[in-house]
Amino acid sequence: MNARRATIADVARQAGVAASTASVVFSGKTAVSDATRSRVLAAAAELGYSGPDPRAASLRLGRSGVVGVVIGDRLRAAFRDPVTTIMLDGLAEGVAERGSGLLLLRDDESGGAALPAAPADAFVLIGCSTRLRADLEVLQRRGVPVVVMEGDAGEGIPRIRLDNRDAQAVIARHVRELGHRHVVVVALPVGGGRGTGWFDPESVSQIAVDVTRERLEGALDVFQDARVYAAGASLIDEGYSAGRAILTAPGERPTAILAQSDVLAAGIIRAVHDAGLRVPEDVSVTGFDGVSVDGVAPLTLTTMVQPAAEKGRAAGIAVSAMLEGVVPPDILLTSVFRPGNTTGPVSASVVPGASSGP
Amino acid sequence: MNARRATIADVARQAGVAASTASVVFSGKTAVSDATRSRVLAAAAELGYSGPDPRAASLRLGRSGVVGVVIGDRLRAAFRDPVTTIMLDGLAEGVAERGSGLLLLRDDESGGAALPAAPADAFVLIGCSTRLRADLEVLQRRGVPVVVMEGDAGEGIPRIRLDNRDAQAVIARHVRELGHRHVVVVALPVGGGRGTGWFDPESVSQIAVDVTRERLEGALDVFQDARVYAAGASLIDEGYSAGRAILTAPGERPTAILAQSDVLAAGIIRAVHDAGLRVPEDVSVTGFDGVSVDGVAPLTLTTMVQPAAEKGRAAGIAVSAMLEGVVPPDILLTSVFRPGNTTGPVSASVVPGASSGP
DNA sequence: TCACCCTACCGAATCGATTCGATCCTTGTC
DNA sequence: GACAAGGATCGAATCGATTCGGTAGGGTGA
Repeated sequence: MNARRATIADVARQAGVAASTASVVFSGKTAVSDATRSRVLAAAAELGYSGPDPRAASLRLGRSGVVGVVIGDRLRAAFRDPVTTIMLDGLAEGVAERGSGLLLLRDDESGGAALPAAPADAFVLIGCSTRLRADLEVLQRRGVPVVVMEGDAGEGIPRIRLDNRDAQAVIARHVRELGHRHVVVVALPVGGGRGTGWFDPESVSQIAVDVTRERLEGALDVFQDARVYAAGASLIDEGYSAGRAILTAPGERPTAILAQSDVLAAGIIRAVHDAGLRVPEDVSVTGFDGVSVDGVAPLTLTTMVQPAAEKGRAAGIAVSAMLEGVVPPDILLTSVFRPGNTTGPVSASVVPGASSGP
Repeated sequence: MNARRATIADVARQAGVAASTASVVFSGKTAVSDATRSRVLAAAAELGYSGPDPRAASLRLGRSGVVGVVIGDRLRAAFRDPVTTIMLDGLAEGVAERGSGLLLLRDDESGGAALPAAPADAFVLIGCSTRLRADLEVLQRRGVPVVVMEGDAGEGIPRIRLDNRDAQAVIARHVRELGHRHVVVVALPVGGGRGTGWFDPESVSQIAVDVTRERLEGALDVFQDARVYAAGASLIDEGYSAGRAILTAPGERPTAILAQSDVLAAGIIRAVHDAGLRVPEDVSVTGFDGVSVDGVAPLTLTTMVQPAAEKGRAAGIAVSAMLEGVVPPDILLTSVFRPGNTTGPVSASVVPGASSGP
């Protein structure tokens, strides 16, 4: 319709005042006489002007009211992951206090907008891939607040963390107390180009993905000789294939499988059932996260409940604080053990050396 | 550290070139000699300059590479709703082609950033509350592309819609063919200040929430005398309370309950079980959406599968088109019937007049 | 009546980058 | 050797709003 949007200068001209005066009418930063105010508003209405252009305002003000959230490789995967969505939910709540919106960004090589090119006042990273490091340095030099959840982004970047190692050790001890000795850990992706499959526990310290490494360490603290199988992603299907691979592997069948996420556990349980075995009588299964996953019912998963929403909220509050110039401390959140009925005592019928397959 | 971020002017000065030349080095819009390029890049490195400020660039260019997504009252609820997350997922994919990010905005009274103040090039609305209308008018005047999913935002705003009415009629007919005559519809929120509870089917046409109204119309097309119970939200717990209320209500117990979402259906099924009844022998239950919900297994919900991801992708493509100046047509997506085992023929044992409750 | 103060408003500078027409210099050709 | 062509670089204007120092004018108190 209009060739050009009306600007505040147009409004000011129409109202017969200076642009600065018109600006003040909208921002309310200074007193304006009622007469002038109504004249400006009338002019604005007439020209179809409706508040300042956010782009221009953000250039001048130096802030845009946007907090960037960097999510793993693909948003797809993140949205599918219940823990992430709950966390996002908390984060939205945390930043909402400042009236900020959330800008979803993906951390992929393929040149999706690079971090420093995103019009955000602050960033929250979920995990922290190494290819972000360069961008982070830039942001830090610019003085842009950044906090990282579940990852180490380097010196000076506040972290929101979970007691992954301790929590995994808690649930492992629960399993140990039930008498289990032969356990397999199904780990989240280990990164570093290593794909799906059996993983050498000796290499644990080389895992770059903090969550995976820490939980694995916790499990190994309790079961030094546990075997480890790395999944390709936190998906039910990945848990299912891991479960099949574990149950059909030669050698002694484990009496318990510790999954690093509830979603993986759900897949594993299905694999156990498909192999003609029972949970928990033949195989005990534990999860991690404490989210509801389809495919577990009517069983209740024995798991560690992590405060996902709390985590998001904490991150939101942390960036808010940083925007106010306050340096927030690192935050460590703790998980709570939730007993279910997917774990039970070792059955007497388990004969060492027996192997079961389809 | 630095009191002030380096600007392109600083870099240009350091390199001994004009700002315009330095700009071109970064944007690559014009040819630059290798010597100059490397001089500029060296200067940039030295000063810690890392690409143009997105805010300034977006002012000058008139676009920010951001698409705003307006989600219902609370992000919380939206994230919990699997349909929304899947849709968001598709939307992310749709806009990613342009390299745009997604800015999550909430549509709440409480003065979270108003739409026109958000630095986005285009907007996707999910549903369309009446209080958005004013903002929309502003955006349209500004020539900002807007598309709406599942809602009517007025003249000239492309819509991405679902065949809600037909789809609900399809599943209702399925139930009818199984012999059911006494059915209750559990509806999504009806809005307009009317809360949870029995809803007068006469008032259907007054329901402002399109999804709710259309699906309800579809059900009433088949079951003219169905009773309607409005839920407070698409949550398992809401479905559960609705189920309890329905089963304990005086009068004839329904032989089938048609829920307007899978999540509600899951809650209803639990309520049926808790009342000591069986699904589908005593009560048939249907859903809508075709997403996986916890608490249904080992049953498989009879439902209509809607192409949620497709819906999001279509919206993304539509805004992209509008940004290119093309006016996209309205898009109508269709749902597919998926039979499960939560519906079955009316049991002979159901005696008219019998009521069951705890 | 005069000095003073406060309110309301104005002008100009600024935020940082981009773009386009103009200029300068190099190279090629006759 | 002179002129044309073309590539590289520069200057200045522009995007739209905000802010701050300054000023005019009206009101108050002595």
